[in-house]
Amino acid sequence: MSSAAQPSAARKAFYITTPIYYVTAMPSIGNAYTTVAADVVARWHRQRGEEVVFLTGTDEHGQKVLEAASAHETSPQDWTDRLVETEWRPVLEVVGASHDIFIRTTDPVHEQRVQQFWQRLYDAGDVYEGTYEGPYCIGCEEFKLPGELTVDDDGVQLCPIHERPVEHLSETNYFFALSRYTDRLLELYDRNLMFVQPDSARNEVVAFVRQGLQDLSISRSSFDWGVPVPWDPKHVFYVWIDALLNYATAVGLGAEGADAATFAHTWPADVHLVGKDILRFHAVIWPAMLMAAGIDAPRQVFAHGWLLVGGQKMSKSKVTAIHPSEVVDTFGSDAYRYYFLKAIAFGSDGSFSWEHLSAVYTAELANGLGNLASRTTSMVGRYFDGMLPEPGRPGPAEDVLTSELARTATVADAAVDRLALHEAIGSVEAFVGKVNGYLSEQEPWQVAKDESPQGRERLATILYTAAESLRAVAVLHAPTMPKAATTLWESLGAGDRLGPLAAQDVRDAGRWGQLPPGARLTKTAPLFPRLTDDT
RNA sequence: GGCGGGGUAGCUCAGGUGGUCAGAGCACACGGCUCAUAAUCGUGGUGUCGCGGGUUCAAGUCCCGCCCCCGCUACCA
Repeated sequence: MSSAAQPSAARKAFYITTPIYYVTAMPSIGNAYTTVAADVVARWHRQRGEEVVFLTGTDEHGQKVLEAASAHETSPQDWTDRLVETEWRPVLEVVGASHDIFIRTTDPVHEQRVQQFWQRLYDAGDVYEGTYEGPYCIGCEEFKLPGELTVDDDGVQLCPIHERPVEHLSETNYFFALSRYTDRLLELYDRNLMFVQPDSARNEVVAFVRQGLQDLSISRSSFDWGVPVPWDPKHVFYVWIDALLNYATAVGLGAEGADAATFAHTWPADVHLVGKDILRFHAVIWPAMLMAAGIDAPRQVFAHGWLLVGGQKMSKSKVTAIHPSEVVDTFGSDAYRYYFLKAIAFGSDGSFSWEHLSAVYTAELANGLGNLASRTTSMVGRYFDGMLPEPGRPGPAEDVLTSELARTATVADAAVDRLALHEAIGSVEAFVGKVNGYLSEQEPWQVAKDESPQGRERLATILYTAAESLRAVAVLHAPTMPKAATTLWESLGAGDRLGPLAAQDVRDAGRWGQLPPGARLTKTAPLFPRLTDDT
């Protein structure tokens, strides 16, 4: 996707990220949900003429990846290479992501910059050697989390897998002095109320930090699949400590020359979109790391909800995991994007079901937008040979629609700033409904029977109004449904007259009268074909 | 256990500071229309607002108690 306007060199780019996805398994609709949300926001900002940097990628280190590779009798590098190339990159295409950067944490540049970053904190005294103590299962050969242990009748703590008592072991590790940043983090949350959003997420984070922070163990020596600790190569960095840095290393943190300028132009990130399960890493540990290094914190960490299937959180380990292709193969990538972002309040958990998806698709896309485009282009074709007529003087019904459009565009743009994507998309959908209602009330097919000049002018006005409304809908829906919006744009003849859809300013979309009379409208195949009975 | 969120029409959910707040969308029913993807438009909701008390002239909306669901309560990512 090209950006609409030349960015000014002085203005910082709008920088948005998805989490980098952990490559233990295949992508699910949950991962792609985050990706798609970030993509819509990125496209929206591009259509404001802003320079945008949209990052996604994969997180490839750590014990779980090592285990997954071992389970498939291969090396972790081979495992991640294969999964990234066959699954994680392709799924971006599947859902239509327009990312600018795809980072892999096994990228040598990233690894080198991670080492440099931590060496700096080590030299500055924010990292020290200490011992990590915790319950350890001999059978698993790993430390367990206190919360995952089970307790037998005698009160003895057991490994949930081996059902045998755990031992308390200690391991020499390097620690990040996270506790030093407790107060500064609280100040950050206090100073920037929007740093963690939505409020429910913010409250959790603040409550967590208020109880005081412990230092964080940042290295592991029991396995070697990770970034080596530069001052002690027997250790590798704890995977999160390496992974979080991707957001900065990918845009030039620690670089010299041109890349350093890129960093200055891009950082801080405007928003990190995350699932709420990884909120703490992003809202606590990550800003603390940056504080230690004297780097600005990101501007916002936004936690969206989980997709629930049958009332349960969708899980990779359960059968509830659904691959994005399963949805896209039937409904298409545009419908995928529209459904998840319109039908679920962004920030809340959302229930996914095939029935709901199908209902939304049929009602809002096929019967709503698709049919509106169909009836409009059809009538322009039938009554004006496909040439958009010059409208006459607008009447009350047209005035209502005109102001409704202006309001819709304003509301949508403001909603995107709040990441209320469901509101933004919903407002456009509501406008589509108004236009359908307008056509039904104005009955152009009746007006067409009046062949007097007044009748023809009235008919021209009605159909112009519908087409011009669709022009705006195409612009406002372009970030959400780039393919369908482009098809619509071209079928309105707008491309010839107004230029590429991606270059249309969303903030100007509500201004009436942009589609010029004389534009050639063509009726195309249904934007959203009616589904046959399967699914 | 503590903290936070939630339990509202068949389904998914809105309902700051108490008084058209008993709603929206979907689904369903009936009617209109026929330009359109058998699409569209209009009309229709008698729901113990989780349960039990209380405050008030008035409570999904405040207070007390209880039941149920979910999240967080630190180093799997």
